Amino acid sequence: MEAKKEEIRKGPWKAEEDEVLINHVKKYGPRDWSSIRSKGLLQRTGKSCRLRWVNKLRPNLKNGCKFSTEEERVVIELQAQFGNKWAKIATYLPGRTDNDVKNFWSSRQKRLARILHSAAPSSSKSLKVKRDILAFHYVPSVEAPTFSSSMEEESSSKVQSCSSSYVENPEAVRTMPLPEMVKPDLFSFDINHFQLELNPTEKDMFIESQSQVSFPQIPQPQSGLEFSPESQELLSRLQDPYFLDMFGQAHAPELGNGSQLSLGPPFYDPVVSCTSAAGAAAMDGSSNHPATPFTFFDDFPVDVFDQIEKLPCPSDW
DNA sequence: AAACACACCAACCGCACAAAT
DNA sequence: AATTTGTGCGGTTGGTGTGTT
Repeated sequence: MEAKKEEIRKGPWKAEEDEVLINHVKKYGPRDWSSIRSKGLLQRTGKSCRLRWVNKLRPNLKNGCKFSTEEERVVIELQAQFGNKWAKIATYLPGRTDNDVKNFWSSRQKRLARILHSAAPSSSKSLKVKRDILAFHYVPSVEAPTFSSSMEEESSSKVQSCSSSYVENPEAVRTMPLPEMVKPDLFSFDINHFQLELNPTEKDMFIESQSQVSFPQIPQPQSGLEFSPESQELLSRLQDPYFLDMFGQAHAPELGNGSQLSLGPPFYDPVVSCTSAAGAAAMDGSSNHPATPFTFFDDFPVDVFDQIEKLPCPSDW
């Protein structure tokens, strides 16, 4: 038995192995994965065969194709709705696998975490990061939806039924019903709402810069060129007076114990909590954490960070 | 040019669940 | 009813390419 175990092949797949696997599926359909090994066709576990088929060999996969803006939007929306149910989310995105979605989300989370880490008040480069955070604003260079007519239809009828409205009608994605909490209302902001531990000098510099040069403005959204719902939510959070407390121990006596910061709706609302990343995590039983500087950015949409634009350097102010 | 950091992706692992025995 | 087997899912890891310093 030990000897047989050693025969199991792992690692990258060879073209010949793919060919064998494809032939097997042609003959028997995408099932009986274990028989592939038992028949001696491949030295791979059934599990490995299935994974290879599902993630790489299945027809109509969008391999090597970056997530479009619309796809990102759908993932963000559905992750908020379903939590880390990647397989379920993937059914809304023909050509994408659960692994694709998972990887996309993971990369996004890492990026946000890194940005957040850099933004820690104690960081020596915090001024720059603070400015980056403060400076994020709308840039009308949103990637056009890349749904194309050649985008093959998913072979799975399940996917067909669930996703057709998103795939065949990108507008349907754009107009997906949004969570109640998304009430974009912020397209201007006030430095006094950002107490990111700017010292007086930094703050003065900032205020001065605002008066002297045009600080990146957040214009009114134009039709067809809008922040994602998550971005809009973020923007609305930035007007929340409690937002700034995330970044320091600024007082908010009405919150009581400062160690258990609350963000106010929609963050703590038990009903809507399941529509946020934190809520999703709570659904999974992985956490039920209060919002902290290390969780706050979890919900940040991808386009916010993609669209951060640096402020001019102080010498240009 | 080299070193490093980061992003992306493929694949594995462990667990859960359902069907088969 | 208990056990085994097959399948699916989510989390994680390691490799590779690319950008930055």
